[in-house]
Amino acid sequence: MVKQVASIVDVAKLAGVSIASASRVLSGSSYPVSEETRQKVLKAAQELNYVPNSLARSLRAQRSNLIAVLVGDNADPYFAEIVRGVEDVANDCGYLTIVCNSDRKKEKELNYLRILQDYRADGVIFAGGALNEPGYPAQLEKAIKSMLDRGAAVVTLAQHTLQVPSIQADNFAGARAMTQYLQQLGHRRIGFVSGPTNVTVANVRLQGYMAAMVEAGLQIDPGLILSGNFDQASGEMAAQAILQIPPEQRPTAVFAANDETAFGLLSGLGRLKIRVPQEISVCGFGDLPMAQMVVPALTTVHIGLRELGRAGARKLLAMLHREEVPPLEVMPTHVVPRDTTTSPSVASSALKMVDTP
Amino acid sequence: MVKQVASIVDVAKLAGVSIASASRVLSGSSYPVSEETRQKVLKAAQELNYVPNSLARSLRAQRSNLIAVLVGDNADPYFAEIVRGVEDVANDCGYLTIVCNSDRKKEKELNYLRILQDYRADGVIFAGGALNEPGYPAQLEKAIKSMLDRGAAVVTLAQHTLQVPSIQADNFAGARAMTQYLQQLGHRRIGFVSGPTNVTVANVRLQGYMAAMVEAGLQIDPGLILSGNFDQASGEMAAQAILQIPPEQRPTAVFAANDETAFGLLSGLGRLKIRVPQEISVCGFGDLPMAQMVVPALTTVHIGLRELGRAGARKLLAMLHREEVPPLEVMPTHVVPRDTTTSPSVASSALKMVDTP
DNA sequence: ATGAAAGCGCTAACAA
DNA sequence: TTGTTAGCGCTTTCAT
Repeated sequence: MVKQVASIVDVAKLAGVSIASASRVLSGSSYPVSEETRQKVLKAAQELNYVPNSLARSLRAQRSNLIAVLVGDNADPYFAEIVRGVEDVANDCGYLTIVCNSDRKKEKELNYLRILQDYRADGVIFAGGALNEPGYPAQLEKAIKSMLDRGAAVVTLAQHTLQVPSIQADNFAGARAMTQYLQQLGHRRIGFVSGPTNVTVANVRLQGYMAAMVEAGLQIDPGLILSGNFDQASGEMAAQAILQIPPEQRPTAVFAANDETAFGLLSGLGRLKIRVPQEISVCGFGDLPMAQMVVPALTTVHIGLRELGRAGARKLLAMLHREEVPPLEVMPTHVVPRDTTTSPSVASSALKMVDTP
Repeated sequence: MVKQVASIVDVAKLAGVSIASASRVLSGSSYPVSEETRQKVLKAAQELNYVPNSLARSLRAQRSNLIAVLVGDNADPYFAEIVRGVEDVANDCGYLTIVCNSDRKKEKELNYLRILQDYRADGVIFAGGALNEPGYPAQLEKAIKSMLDRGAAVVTLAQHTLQVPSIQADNFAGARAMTQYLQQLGHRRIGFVSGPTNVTVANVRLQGYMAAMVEAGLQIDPGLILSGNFDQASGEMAAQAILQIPPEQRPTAVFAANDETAFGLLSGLGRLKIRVPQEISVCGFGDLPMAQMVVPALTTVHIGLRELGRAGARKLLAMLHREEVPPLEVMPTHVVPRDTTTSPSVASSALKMVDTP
């Protein structure tokens, strides 16, 4: 049996006051109300178990207090952390968080944007980068334009085709710093397992690696740049590929463009009986929670993913409050040395001596 | 500059028809409308870039097409998978998914429930079990009652104090099967690292383990039941504890109440230079995605978490459609043998022979 | 087949 | 300080 919920009219009636007075009390308006009236209203509301109808309030106020976070897949730990950060801030500020999985498919993303427009979502956070499908930038631009026209706010947490305020991890500096860390450990032949070529952050990380190599006066060996796909499988394949390289040309360290690839590298090398870090050092990028759980614990570049989500949400809310926000903010990243990296082994060092006498 | 969005009134005006006709076309009503009128409306809507206002529609329809999934922490891979499953089904059926992190705090959970009531959420899915705080059952019961009164649907995905339809993984059978699997491998001294005592599923898993031990005619050695907390740290501590046990009484296999604890066990044992599975077998419960990524890959009990989320959402939607649903459904679980388990080593076997001549 | 109008629950402008 | 009322955008009787 469905019982009707009490509305503000019922409360006003029971309290013996006007609807307006009831509203003024119940909505927390600053409009003056006599203490007596206030008490009567509160008592009636309590008695009727009154709950305000946010739908009606939103319709009236032209703002929904709903924000959305658009991710490739919320079960991917990278996005999971961001979503958590967003939700934290949203919850604190009285917003509800809608999670939207696009699977990096244009259709799903655009469909969600349409629905969010229908619901008058106050803001949208793009956690991932731009998609690489034909017609994407233009269609997205159009969808976003109508949201902005409506007064909604949009923020991205990665490089994007969208010209909206953004906050991003410093992928370039992070990759460069990690490469330098490996160099300081004594590595010269440093491999890199790239990410998908159509994902911008993957390319930026590759650039950081290359910059550090060039700066250290080391030649970039195309044979040491393996193509990956940001997933574990591509890490395993990279491990196989490394085994194919003649021992004297083999890298003494491999830097994966993200943690998942590094995990694949770890399991692939383990299967091939190549010990990490004794025979080869491995590192990743991202510092997912499980990076410290695997054995040996993964050396990686730390991104404060949860903090990125929080900062993104804060930025969005600031925009909703019509505050000025910088168009681009960069979050620092840093190397976290753990157990998968060490100085190159004696054998390798000996070889290295031969290489660079 | 904020531009106003076209409403149905604008569309009707431009099309030169009544609001009612416009609504009938735009809302996909089955009410008959002449083809000519239909085209005029469609054209006008197109021209004005009309998007329906779901808030208004929901207010009118008394249903929001919003569902919520209540989790401890969406960044916990266990919950992340469930949320993904829920979102999949919700999205397919035209619902939006709100993610609510409770951190297993009564206050946060109840607060969310209140807000969800405000928004007239059509349904709520409790992904985790009941919380263990004073007054929780009664307060929750009250909050849920008013949701149900309103016609909302509620489903739980774990054992709960709430008397609402539920769908759950078969934790007992899974734990029993895993224990039997270890026994078949030849293990006799099987340890168990428990979960938090106030979490029901943790206890159920322990029961499954104990049942299998008893059924196999093996005595339950309280010294082999280590207390854990469902987190990695407790797994590491359990590893320490195991080392304290005199070698001849030490378990040849350890079954952790969940995967995270098993990961902790793995890293703890690794640090103590105890090889897995050669010296000790380890297994977990849950089959998180990373269970197959760690080296060696974790033997564990598989729960279709994403499928659990999907099934939960389907059940919720069925209830919203006023269909009859079974009060309790059980999802099968099964053992996934991987690389952390093997037959007890010769040394241990020899000892075992001494134990049971 | 079409249109006028009531009303979902709320807030704010205006009147008293 | 309080009350009356218009209207947010939509759907759905109820007339026509």
